[in-house]
Amino acid sequence: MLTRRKELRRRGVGWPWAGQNRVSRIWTEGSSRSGAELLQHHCNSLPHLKQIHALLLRTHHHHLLPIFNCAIRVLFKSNPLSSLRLYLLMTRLSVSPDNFTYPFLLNCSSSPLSPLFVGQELHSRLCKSGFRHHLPVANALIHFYSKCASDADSIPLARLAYDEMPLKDVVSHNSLLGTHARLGQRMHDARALFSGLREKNVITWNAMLLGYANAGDLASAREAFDLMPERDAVSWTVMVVGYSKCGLVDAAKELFCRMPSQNMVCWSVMVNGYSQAGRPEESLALFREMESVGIVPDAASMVGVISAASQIGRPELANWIGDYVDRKGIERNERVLTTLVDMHAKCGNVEEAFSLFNEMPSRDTFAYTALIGGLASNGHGAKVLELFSRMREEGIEPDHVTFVGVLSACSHAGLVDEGLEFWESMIQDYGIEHGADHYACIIDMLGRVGRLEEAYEMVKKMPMGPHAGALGALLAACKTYGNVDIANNVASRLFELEPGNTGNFVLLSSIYASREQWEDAARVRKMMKERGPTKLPGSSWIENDMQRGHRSQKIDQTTYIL
DNA sequence: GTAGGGTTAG
Repeated sequence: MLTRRKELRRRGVGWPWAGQNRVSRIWTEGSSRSGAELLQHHCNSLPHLKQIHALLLRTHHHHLLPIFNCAIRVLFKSNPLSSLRLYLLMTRLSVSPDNFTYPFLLNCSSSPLSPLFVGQELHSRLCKSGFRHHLPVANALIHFYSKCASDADSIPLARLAYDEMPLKDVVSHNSLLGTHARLGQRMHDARALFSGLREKNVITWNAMLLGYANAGDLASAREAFDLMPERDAVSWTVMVVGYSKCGLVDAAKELFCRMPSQNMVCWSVMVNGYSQAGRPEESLALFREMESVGIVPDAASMVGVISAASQIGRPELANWIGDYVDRKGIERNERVLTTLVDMHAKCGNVEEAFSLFNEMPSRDTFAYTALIGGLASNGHGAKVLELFSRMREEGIEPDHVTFVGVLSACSHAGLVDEGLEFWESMIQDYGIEHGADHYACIIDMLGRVGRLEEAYEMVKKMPMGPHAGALGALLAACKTYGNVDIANNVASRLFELEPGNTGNFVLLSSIYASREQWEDAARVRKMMKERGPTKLPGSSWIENDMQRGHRSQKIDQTTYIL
């Protein structure tokens, strides 16, 4: 028995699935349509291309150039290199590219997968072809040099391609400005070009915004943003991201609130921005706002939320967030899992942190460091050392942050010998320089066990100069061990560094008092009162504690659902 | 056919 397809063929229907798919429907409906037109406007995927090719062969419309053009365009979406291979085939078959072929080929050559010389070769061929001054071809050439030349060369080469054009359009201007924008370089030249343009569109303005933002010149970016005649989603996003990257999270928030419609990237930027600025309450408040308008955060925004929760340190909040990630099916990618590990460990739920850590498909430096740091802050010194060995067995390299965790674990657990070994080893075995945080840990460690002289020697050796954290730790140790001499020296440097921190004055004064040096104690208190007007709010321990209490009350209000 | 943005971890 004949299959349906064979039967249709026998009856002369021709294309066996005629009328059943988009391409053949178009073909049968539009009798006047040329094959090239069909390929150009109705072919967007490889199956389409195959169907059309077969149609053209059957109906003897098999001019090769339109088929190649279409194939190069379609294949470009899946793999730019296969488009370039097709170009080689064309040249072998002596089919010359036309003004439709070159823009696509140049686009393929702009891919990072394509070696630079391919585009350069195309450039020389198109110069001989006579299509050099077709606008889309010339514009694509600017784009190619903008993307593919080295950072140092891309602006001059793109500019050369631009200057050689006898006629330019807004796409040409935007392509060149886009080069400045991507690099955030030579914005003076970009501005001169921009000012001279008669034709500008929203993309032209956005290129200026991005260029200024990438150059770190938010004031100029904002000026342009306020001046531009119309803004689209890109304009708002560039500004919100720009402010946030520069740490100006309040300015970012102001624009974010004014955006006509907030996209997920901007939500994510804001949630993460507050978290990174050490303002977890505001990060969580935004998360609540997302929730209340029915937006489920994506993985990137969730990372900000989780990291905010880890700063707050409340176990019930951490558990709620952990459940939320499960309940909403948020992608548990490497970063989400790492941040969850960090959160649970910092909030004291070590079992959960371990269980998530072990659940990870692979554990990198970040994951190990998260768990090590979290365990260290909970005083699990022995577990940290175990974990560090496991990390080395797995061949994962520690970095400077890992060592902050390891040293602080040694400090909290009183593992002085181990701590000093790590201190030496980080330079000798891992080539990691001692940073201010490492010094602070080791000085704290020595101070806690009463090795004040050694700790003081360390302070003097700090290449980055005195550091409030390290000096503060040593001053606290001086109080524990009643060492007035070192306390005197440390405090005088600490007063210079933190003139407004009255806690340091109180500490020194109480050291004198414990040694019954009442006059000195009174002198320090007097000094503190004299400097009173400059003191920062919340600078005593009690005030700090009260502030913390007040803050957590605020959290309770804003995040009571948690 | 050719031009623009993008977030996330320790």
